[in-house]
Amino acid sequence: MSQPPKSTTREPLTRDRVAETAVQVMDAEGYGAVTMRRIGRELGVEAMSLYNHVADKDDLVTAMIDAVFGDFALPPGDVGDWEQQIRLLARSYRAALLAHPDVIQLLAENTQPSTRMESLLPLDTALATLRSIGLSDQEVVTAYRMFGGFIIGYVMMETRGIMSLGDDIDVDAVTAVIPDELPNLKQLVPEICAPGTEADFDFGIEVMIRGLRGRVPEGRDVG
Amino acid sequence: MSQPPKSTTREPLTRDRVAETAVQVMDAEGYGAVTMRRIGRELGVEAMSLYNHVADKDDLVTAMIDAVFGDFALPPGDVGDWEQQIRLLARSYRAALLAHPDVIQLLAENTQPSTRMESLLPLDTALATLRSIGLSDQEVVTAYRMFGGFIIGYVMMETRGIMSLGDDIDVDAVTAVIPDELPNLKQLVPEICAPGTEADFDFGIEVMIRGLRGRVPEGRDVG
DNA sequence: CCGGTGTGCCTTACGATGTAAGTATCCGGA
DNA sequence: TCCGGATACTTACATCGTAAGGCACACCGG
Repeated sequence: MSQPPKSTTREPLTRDRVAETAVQVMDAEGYGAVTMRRIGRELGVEAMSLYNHVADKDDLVTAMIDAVFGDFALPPGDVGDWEQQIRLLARSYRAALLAHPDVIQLLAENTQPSTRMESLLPLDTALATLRSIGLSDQEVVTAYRMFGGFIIGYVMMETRGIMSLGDDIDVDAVTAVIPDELPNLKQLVPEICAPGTEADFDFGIEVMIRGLRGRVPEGRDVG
Repeated sequence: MSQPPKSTTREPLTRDRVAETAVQVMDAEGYGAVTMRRIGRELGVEAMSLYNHVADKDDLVTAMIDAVFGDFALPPGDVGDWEQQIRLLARSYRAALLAHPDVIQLLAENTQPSTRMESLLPLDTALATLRSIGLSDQEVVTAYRMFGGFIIGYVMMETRGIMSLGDDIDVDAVTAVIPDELPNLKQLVPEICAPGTEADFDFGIEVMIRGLRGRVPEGRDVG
């Protein structure tokens, strides 16, 4: 920006550029294609050069998670009441995860959570919204776990073939392979295999909002 | 049982035995320790011998998932009403996942879902219970996704360090590393890092049951 | 101008991994 | 007795993450 790089030298590597490239490769060919050599090649650089910007592969994964949550589309803070804010936050969260289907794998594999501002901002915003309802600290966390758990698990089912077996799945073939001893599952295969819908997701969020709504005035204990 | 193996020959390999051994190694040392050579060594066999019983590593993962859900403690079918059945099923599901913390990683990585009877029985039971309420097929699946998503996501947060950063974490150290721009998160670190509780989990389940309860007599549309 | 200094990239190399291919061994039925 | 099919073993290879060390160029005080 302030100082354009010399025209002959290539754009310098940065941690962010490495992470973004890795995310692109993951989105295009799956997390299995994300190797140090591959990311290096994508950047016109040898694999070992990446280690000047990430400590090791686990750190790369952390950086990738940061990159994904970095472009989390945070809804504007001034829209409607807390219910509407939760709705928008939840949808943004799901959208961010769906935009990079394999990010769930990163979250499952990565041990050291991020501490970067941008990456944690959505979490902080969610906590702020929940606090604005008037819940106790303990209740805020309980509610966060409820919403957060649902969202991450819903998307996981959505993207990992537990439901939504892709777009072009032969439902009859799946049905045929289900043992006869499981009649309920066998009969519901068409619905179960159908991709997740906004309405399905919203129904869950709505149920949870209702659960919180009932809790606000009365102030009963959590357990 | 009916035919004890010849005393001199070792117990024969089977897919189940391979999978169970792999799960044991995973529970003891994490999924990262689950390699073909390691599982072979554990069974007194070379790595390549495993390929007589599993197609490849992805198939091993599938078998491991089967093994985990195989000892799912299905609650007896005759206890109480549907609400109580859902409660028990949900707790069993969480317990099964918590008993093998890294199984989430398997689910996140594995592409081809299982079709084995024992492994799918809990799912079929859950669907049967939801049907018994009187929901439509579509609503049954919506409800299943809600509960299933919540459970799997809750346990994922529980086991993957997003909350519950282990037992011996220094809360002050974590707090110190959170940027000041995230006051809500910073203040709630103690609660967020605390391990998930039965009560927290049950609260979510209870909210969802209530959401379903309100739905039963009225029969409004899902969207 | 000049030589030191450090940062960023490259080269080489190693052990571990998943697994393809071929071989040996055992066991039950003809 | 012989044979065919499982089952296990051996060998080998491409690929992975990454440790160790070298090189080149930008920068800076003299």
